[in-house]
Amino acid sequence: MNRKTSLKDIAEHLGVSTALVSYVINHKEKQFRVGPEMVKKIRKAAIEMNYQPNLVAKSLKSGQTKTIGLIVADISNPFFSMIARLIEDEARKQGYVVFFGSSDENAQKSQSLSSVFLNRQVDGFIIAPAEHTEDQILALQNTGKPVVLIDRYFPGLPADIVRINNAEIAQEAVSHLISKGRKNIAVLTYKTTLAHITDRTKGYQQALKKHGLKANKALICEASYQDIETDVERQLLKLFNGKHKVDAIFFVTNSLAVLGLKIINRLGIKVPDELAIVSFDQSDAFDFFYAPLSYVSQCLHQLGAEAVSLLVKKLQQLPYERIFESVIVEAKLVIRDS
Amino acid sequence: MNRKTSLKDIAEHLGVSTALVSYVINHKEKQFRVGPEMVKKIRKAAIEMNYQPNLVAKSLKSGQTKTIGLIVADISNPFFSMIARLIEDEARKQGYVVFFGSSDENAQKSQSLSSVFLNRQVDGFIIAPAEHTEDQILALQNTGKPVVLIDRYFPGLPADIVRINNAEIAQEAVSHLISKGRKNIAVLTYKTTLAHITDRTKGYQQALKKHGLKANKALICEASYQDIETDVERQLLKLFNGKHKVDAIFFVTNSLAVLGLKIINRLGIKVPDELAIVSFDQSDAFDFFYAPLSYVSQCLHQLGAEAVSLLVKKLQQLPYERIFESVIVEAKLVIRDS
DNA sequence: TTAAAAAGCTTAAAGGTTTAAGCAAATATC
DNA sequence: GATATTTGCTTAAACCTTTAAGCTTTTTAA
Repeated sequence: MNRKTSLKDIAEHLGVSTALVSYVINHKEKQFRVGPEMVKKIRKAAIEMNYQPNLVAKSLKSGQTKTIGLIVADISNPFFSMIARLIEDEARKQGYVVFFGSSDENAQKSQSLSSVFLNRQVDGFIIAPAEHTEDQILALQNTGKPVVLIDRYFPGLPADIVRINNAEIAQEAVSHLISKGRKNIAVLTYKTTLAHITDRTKGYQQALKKHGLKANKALICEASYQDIETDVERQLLKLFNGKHKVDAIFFVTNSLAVLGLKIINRLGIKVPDELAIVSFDQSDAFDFFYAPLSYVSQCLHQLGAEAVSLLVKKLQQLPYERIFESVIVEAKLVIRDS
Repeated sequence: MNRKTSLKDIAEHLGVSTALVSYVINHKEKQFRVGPEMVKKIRKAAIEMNYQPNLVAKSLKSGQTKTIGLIVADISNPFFSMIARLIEDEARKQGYVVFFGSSDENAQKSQSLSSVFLNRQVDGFIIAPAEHTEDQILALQNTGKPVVLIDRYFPGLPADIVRINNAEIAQEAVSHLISKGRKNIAVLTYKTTLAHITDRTKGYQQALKKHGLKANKALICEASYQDIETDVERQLLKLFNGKHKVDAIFFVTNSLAVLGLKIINRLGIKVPDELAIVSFDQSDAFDFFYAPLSYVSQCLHQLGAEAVSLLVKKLQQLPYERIFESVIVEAKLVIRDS
């Protein structure tokens, strides 16, 4: 109920200076030559008075808040909530605490989150950036605070990046479908300029090319983030009613696959007989789909841990010198029935 | 790259006192009689020098961090990540920012999170408490910081609580199964003392009693949080190999239902013909289960928003007087094929 | 014309912490 | 026994804000 006890309270209680108490609390009694019985007295009082350091004051003094700002598209999306969890754990191991924010794929919200976190003096950022936020990232970098991009990135923007090998694994996934004899392979992707997605689409195209298949524009289906549900439905209906008989689909994300499979289920299309499917990531949902789907497995654990490690490394190297690193985590193709 | 500009920088740049700058920045020029042309000068300089307030310093001075500590069992669990998202949004609307932490149903981790958040001077807490953390909650309350329990609660502990009507809705759910002619209804629940769960189990028992069915201990299956996967499997196998032919199961949570359904699928048990099922909450996964399941629908949006509202209300009423409120959000039973 | 009021600004302390610098007393050195 | 060193502590400033109190100068009121 009463005010928390401060260093000053302990100092007054013992009739000593706050400096002395601070030295002891921070285990610097050796360095600053505090007498052994004084150390004991202060330790005892600190425990008796239940002293807890005020990290806000500490932060103000040190200029370090031991805080990381994490911005993702949507924390309620399982992909990001899992990443968030792993980042939380890893960050706490390193003595950091995390502020979360969801940008909803919206550059303005993203900007607002950046400002809030900046004003709150976070030490660094981990960001899965939304579309058209290159300048925000650049502005953050220019504050001198380390920024690590996770999952997503901008090809033209030098930055610290932790991501998977999108194009390569997409190509591998589609090549798998081709090797199973599929000829009319569609891709369901986002209408976006974000490189992690366009790379996957490119991987799809490269696979077709490599195996001498013609890339048919009609087989590239794009859904916008905003109207994702209606878009996925419309695109798939168009696909199945088109003249080319589609015999495989590559979903570039988990969310697209879940939505897509619902439609496919409704239409009564048989998987994998009539339609082979490869998706990204695991989902509880896929376990109940009647056929075990093949999927691209990203090691989220590694992504999260690497992001924190890289950020902490940069924090320790401050002030920072515009030397950026990319960590590419290898994704794997898990082949099942489709 | 350079240090952020402070009030002092602006003051020195204009040759005025920091007080004056502070007044203008905080729109208190009327109250403190700052001359109109001075206001303009300061505004201009603030923009030119890109002044951003240091919220850490502000917090130290005001004793308020405009920060909420959220502790849940696991932020990667869709139930909690959805709640987290809603709390994030609502909190930001009210000018607060959220620290997240996952307790993993572990009292010690929960304690550690509380301390960290306390030291970081959060203004208040929203907690879905783990088992055996009554004393932690009490200790937090005794710091004078408002604590709102969400989803979970302790019957003997006076507290601010936002939760659903667990017992009633569970009773309704099981009554539904009975009304469909089911006689041997099992419940899959957690081995826990947490009231939100035991209430659901009690609701199950009350429903049986109300309709004159005998409560059979063998039909109450408990899984521990730690070994949840193996426990669910073992319990269900025991259930289906028992002498009583089970014709319905009530899953008290989403996670239990997902795990349970996998087993049921594997065993080839027909739902709803051989086995009727009612679960808690929606899940993408359920959409791919061949039969549309009936479920208890909690309005997470309301839970999250009410929790933040209640907390903010308490924050505005500080210092606080040990008058606690319970907000009971009505859950609904959504009846589908099972 | 003088006193009172208002306007426009500054000073300084406070919030809790860290830490360089300084000072006095005790101990070591020869 | 005088000097140098070590020991053990204090002082005070700094981090960035906010804000009560105070001080001039100008304006108003009589």
